[in-house]
Amino acid sequence: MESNKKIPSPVAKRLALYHRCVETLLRAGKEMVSSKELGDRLSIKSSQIRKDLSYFGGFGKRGTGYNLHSLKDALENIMGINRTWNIGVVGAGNIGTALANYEGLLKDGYKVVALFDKNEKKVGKVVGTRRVPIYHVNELCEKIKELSIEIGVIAVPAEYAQSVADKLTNCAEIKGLVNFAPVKIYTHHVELEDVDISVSFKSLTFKIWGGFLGRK
Amino acid sequence: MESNKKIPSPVAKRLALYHRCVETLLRAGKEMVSSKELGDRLSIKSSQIRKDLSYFGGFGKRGTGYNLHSLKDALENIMGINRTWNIGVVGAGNIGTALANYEGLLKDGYKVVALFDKNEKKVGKVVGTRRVPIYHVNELCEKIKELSIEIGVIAVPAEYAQSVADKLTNCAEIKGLVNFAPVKIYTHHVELEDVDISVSFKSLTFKIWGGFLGRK
DNA sequence: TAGATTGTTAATCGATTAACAATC
DNA sequence: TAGATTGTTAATCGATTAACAATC
Repeated sequence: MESNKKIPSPVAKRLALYHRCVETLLRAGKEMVSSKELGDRLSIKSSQIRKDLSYFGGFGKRGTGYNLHSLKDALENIMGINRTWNIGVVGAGNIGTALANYEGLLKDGYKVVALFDKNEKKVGKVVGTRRVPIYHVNELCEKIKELSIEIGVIAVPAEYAQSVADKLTNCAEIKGLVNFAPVKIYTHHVELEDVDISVSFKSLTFKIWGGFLGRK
Repeated sequence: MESNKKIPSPVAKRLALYHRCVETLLRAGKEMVSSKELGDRLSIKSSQIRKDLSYFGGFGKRGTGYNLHSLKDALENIMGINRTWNIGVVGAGNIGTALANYEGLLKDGYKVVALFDKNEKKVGKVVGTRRVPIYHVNELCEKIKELSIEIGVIAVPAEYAQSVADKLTNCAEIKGLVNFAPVKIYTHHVELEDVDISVSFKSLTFKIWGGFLGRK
């Protein structure tokens, strides 16, 4: 256990991958896993997995590997997914409504409990089979408090994204933001994660294209 | 110009950020930009920007900076967005239909021209204002050829994602995949980019949570 | 015990940053 | 010319990997 050391930033994303793989192995009825097997499945070196886990404690047993149940628990404690997080999504467009319906998030305890929009025609409606209500952005802080929302999602066009971020971080309960708008967001006192779909497509065509005409 | 050197992998994503910022500055009526200003806007060191660009050529002018028009052109050549890419999305669920409607992609030349699904009730319908048709997955390779699709998107549940990836890469025209399913995908001969929404949420709560109960 | 696999140290690798000569 | 800013080299920083003693 070397939990006094600084944790490299790529570790956070890898922990989520480990957790997902552990769940798959548990569902397959397995009891134990070695860093070697986990690594083979995820195309990650076994020494990297052992090092990543060692930042948070010694979860394994020499000679036999990691118990899947206790590893799952440990990872959930580390990432804060041993609980429910209530989410408010600003922007009831394509992406916002897709998130409200998305099973993948709910399964991990991320629960979209409200959408917000400035379009009066959308306000008052509900979205999807989970019937998530759409509120007016004017009610943002009020509803965030009422519904115990701690995570805000920005799903509005780029030009409104920064002002939505400012409004969200103004509500005392908000602890983090996930930004889907294709623009750089500045925040204070609040964690931020970007999901940049168009950047992913551009990265892909960069790799396909070979970097430059005339290069390989 | 040091285009014979290996390009660090984080460069691809940063180029997309530079491009976006250059477009914003052009829209604001500017003519030139320095690496310093670009860096300040994106929270990236100016020396990093100069180094990133230098892999592909000398686009700047000492003393004055970079001409926005020619920098934009250069970046579009590098990333292959000086053209249209036709996209086929497998999975006409929440995420698939959101992508078919997403303006942000179309604006950069990524055009969703077909959705594919195995659900007979969805096949034959069209989606959104752009009226993107839904075809049966049985017709995958046929339509990919017919519609000049070069990029496949995986927007199906995790358990089907690998088999969809295999089917897509079996079609000769496919050059790259974007995977939205929360699972690791294995490919041959084809570029792959993951957009992992639930991993982003877990990274966020990891940061909020502080890494571990009892840690800070 | 013998075999397997962890946790951790030290070595390596790769990416970022600072510094500065070149030059507009 | 003097001032500004590039392109590039060399130094630094941080993350990954190999190696191995500890131990189940």
